[in-house]
Amino acid sequence: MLKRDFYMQDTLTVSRELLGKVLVHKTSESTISGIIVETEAYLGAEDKAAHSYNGRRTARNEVMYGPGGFSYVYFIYGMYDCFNVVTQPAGTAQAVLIRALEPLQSLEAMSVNRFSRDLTALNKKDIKNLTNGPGKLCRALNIDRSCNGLDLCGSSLYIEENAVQEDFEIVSTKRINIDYSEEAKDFPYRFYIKNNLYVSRK
DNA sequence: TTAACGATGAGC
DNA sequence: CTCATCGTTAAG
Repeated sequence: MLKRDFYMQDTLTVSRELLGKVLVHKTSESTISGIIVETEAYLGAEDKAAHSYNGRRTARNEVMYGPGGFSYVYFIYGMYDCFNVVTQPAGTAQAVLIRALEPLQSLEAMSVNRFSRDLTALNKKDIKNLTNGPGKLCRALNIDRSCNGLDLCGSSLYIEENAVQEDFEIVSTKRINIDYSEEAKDFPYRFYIKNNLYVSRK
């Protein structure tokens, strides 16, 4: 389990360092996990794409103002949850959106959570589709708003090193679906593992 | 109170 | 490309 210090670092550093690590959610039925393959940084007060832009502080984004290493889960488009990792010391409202995972553990549970179907009923394309997007991975790992504010350094939701991590290259691009955010829309704050099959888009 | 709007995904 | 779907937000 990654410790508090990790999350206190610069948010762009955390965004890159999270790639290759493993997001784990232990539920009453199973331990579901995946390798983080795509992230986006949201840099708070100075970043027009961030929920905390210009010091905006509401009940929804309150956890962003707390210390790093806590979970920020919000509801979007009337149907989906998105999972973020809060970074930096209390008072600095920054976070990293986890955009895609490579399924690792309990694929069976992911299949049921995403498609209400047995794993044996899924083809190769369905498997690739399990966790290749922020809303999808939350469904697959059973992460919703009840997970908002959890301490990633001491709960059933946490991030750990990958025991068998291979080398990879990191690609950075502009972030997805933030065209409304003027000058911030082209900031290169999206990071993903080059050539990984589970990245949300090319 | 209320209306406009998404850090998305699925289906053509 | 279109649109389903509803909590959150900021304005009134």
